[in-house]
Amino acid sequence: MSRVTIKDVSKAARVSIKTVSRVLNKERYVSEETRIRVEEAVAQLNYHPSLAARTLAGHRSFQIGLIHDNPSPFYIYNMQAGVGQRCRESGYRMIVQPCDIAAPGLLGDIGALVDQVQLDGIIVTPPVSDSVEVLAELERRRIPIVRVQPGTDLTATSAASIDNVQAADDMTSYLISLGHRRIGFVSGHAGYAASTQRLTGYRQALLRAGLGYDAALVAPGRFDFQSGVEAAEALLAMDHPPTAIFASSDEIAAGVLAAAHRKGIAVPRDLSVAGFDDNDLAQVVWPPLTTIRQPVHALGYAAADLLIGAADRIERRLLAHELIVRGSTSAPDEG
Amino acid sequence: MSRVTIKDVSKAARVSIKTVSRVLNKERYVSEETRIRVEEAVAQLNYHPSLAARTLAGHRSFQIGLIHDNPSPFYIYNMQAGVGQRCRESGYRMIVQPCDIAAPGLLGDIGALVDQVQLDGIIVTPPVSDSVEVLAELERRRIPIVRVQPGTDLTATSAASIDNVQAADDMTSYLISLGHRRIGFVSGHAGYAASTQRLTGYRQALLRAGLGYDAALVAPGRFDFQSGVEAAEALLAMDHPPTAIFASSDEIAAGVLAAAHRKGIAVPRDLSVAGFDDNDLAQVVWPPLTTIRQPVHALGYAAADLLIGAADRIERRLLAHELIVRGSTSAPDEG
DNA sequence: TTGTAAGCGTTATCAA
DNA sequence: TTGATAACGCTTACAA
Repeated sequence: MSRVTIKDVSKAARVSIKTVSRVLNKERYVSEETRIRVEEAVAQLNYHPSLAARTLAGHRSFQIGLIHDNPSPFYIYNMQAGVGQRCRESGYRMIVQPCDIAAPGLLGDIGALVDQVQLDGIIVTPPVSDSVEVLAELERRRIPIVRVQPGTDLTATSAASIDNVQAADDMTSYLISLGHRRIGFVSGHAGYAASTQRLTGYRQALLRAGLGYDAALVAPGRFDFQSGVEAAEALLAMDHPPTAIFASSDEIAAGVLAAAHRKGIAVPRDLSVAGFDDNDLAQVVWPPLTTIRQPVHALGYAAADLLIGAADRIERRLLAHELIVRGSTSAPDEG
Repeated sequence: MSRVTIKDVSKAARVSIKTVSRVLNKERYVSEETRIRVEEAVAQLNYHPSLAARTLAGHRSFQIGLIHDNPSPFYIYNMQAGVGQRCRESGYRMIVQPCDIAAPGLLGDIGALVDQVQLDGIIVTPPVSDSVEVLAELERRRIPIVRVQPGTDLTATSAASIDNVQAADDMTSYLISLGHRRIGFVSGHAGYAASTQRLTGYRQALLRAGLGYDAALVAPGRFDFQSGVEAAEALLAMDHPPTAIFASSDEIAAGVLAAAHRKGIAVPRDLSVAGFDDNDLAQVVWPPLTTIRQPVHALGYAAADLLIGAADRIERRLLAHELIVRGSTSAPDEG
C-alpha cells in the first residue's frame, strides 16, 4: 500500500526519472513514442505525483488561496464554484480561508498561509479586496494577487469585476421602459464601493431619460432585509410615493416586498420592485421581483483564470454583465 | 526576498536544525531556555515552516479535505466556517473540493486529491457521505474519513450527526403543546436519510401524545420552495385542514407560508408553520416561522475535530440539538 | 538534552 | 532527445 512514485513509473516505462518528469510537465523534447509509453505507465500504476515534492523541488505549488470575509453564503458558494472549476481544469487545488477582517491576527494568518503553503497565487473577495493592510502584506510576499470587485486602487493588482454602474443603469432603464416615472432607490451599505456604483448607474439612467434625479427618492440601506423594510416604509409613506423601487441587493428587495405586503400594496401590479440578485435569495422566495444577476460564478472563474493562465479563453458569453478582467503578467503558466 | 528556512532559525538561535524542529513539533526533551531562544528566533525572523517539506519528510501534510456536492449555499458556508475554525486552531489547512456526485471522473478526482496532497483526513458531507463508491475509493487509500450526517452504514466510519428524529419529535411536541391536534407534515426529498428521520420523529411525537398518525396529513416535498407551495395547497384544501404544518426544511416552509398568504390565511394566528432551519433562510425573510436550528457550523467543527484530535473539547453547549459524534482511533494527533 | 546524517519524491542543472 | 546528480526544507532514525 505504499506510495507509487515517479521511480516506479520510470521503471515500468523503462526510461529515466527525468523523462517521466518531462512528460508530467509537458516539456518539449520528448519523443512521441517515449511519451506514450510513460503515459501508459502512469495510467497503469494510477500514479499521482506528490504535490509536496513538486512544491519543494520546483517553484510552483499548484495551490491557490481564496480568502474571504463575506457574510453572504450565496456569494461564497458561487465564488468557490467558479474558482474550483477553473482549478480542476488545470489540476490546481483551492485552499479556502474564511477570515475576519477585524481580527487582530489576520495579517499573520494570511502571511502564514502564503508562506507555509507556498501558494502560486491568491484571490481576495470584497471587502478584503480593499484592505490596504492585507494587500500590503501580500505584496511584500511577491505573490500574484487577483482582487474581485476592488473598489479602490483599481490598477494596483489584477482584478475581476462586473460593471455595477452599467448594470444599475440597465435596470433603471428597464423600469423606465415599463412606464415608471418616480423610481425609488434603496442604497447599499455606506462603506462599499458597489453601493456608490449602483447609485451612480441609477442616477445616470434617470438623467439620460430626462426624468431628473430626486434625492428624496433615495433611501439609505445596509444590504440587509431589515434596512429594506425600513427604507420601503419611508418611501411608501411619501406624499407622492414611487411606483417602482430599485433595491441595491436582493435582501433589501425582500425587505421592500415585505413592507409592501404589510401595507397591502400589490406587487408587481401597484409597485414594481427590482433588485440585484447577489444571493439568489429573492428569486427563490419572491418571483414578482425583477433582478439583475450578478455573475459571481463567472467572477470566480475569471479570477482563478488570471492566476492559472489562459485568460483569453474565458467564456464571456456566460455573463449577465460583462466582466472587467485585468490581467497581470506575473501569472504562472498552466501546469 | 528568499525564503526563511529552518536553517536560518537554527543559526539565529545558535542550536541545531533538529532542535528547532523539536520546538516546532512540541516534542519533549527541549530545555526551557533553548525553547524560548528558538521561539524568539522564529518570531524575529517571521519564520513559517514549509508545509511541502514537512509533508515530504514526515507523515503528515497538515491538510484536510472537505468534499461536497450540496446545493445549499448556507449549508456549505456554515460547514466551512466550522471546519475552518477547527483547522485554524491547529494550523491545518482546509482544501475544499466541490464535486458532482454524478460526474464520471468523480472517483478519479477524489483519488487524485488524496494522493497528490497526501491529505491527513477527509470530510464528506451529504449526499456524498452515503456514496458507497466514494467511500470505497477513500477506504482503499487508508485515509481517515469523517462522514457528516451519514444515512447508511452508520458505524462504517467516524461521523458527526445530529439526531433528526429527536429534533422532529421535539418540534412536533412543541406544536402539540400549543394546542394543535391536526398537524400537517411536508416531507423532504425521497432519497435522503434526513427525510425519513424527520418523518419518524413527527410520527413518534404524535403517537406518544395519543393523537394518532394520519397519512393524509403527510404531503411529499422535495426540500425546495415550490414543493412547499404545492404541498401546502393540497393540505389546506382538505375538508379538515391542519391548524399547523411542519415543514422538513426552511425552503419548504417558505413555500408553505407563500401558499398560506395566497389563500389569505394569517400566519401564525390561523396557521402555525414550523420548519427545520437548514439554510437560515426562513428566519431572515419570515419571522413568523418557528424553526429548529440545524447546527451545521458545529457539525463542521466536530467533523474536523475528529480528524485533528481532541474530540473531547467540543463545545456541546453551542448546539441546538445534541451532536452525535463518533470517533475512530485512526485520527492523527494534533500538530 | 542535543546533534549528525540519511532520506522523502520531485525538479533543475548540466552533461551526454 | 535523454540521463545522472545535486538540490529543495524538513523529519526520522541514530548517536553523543
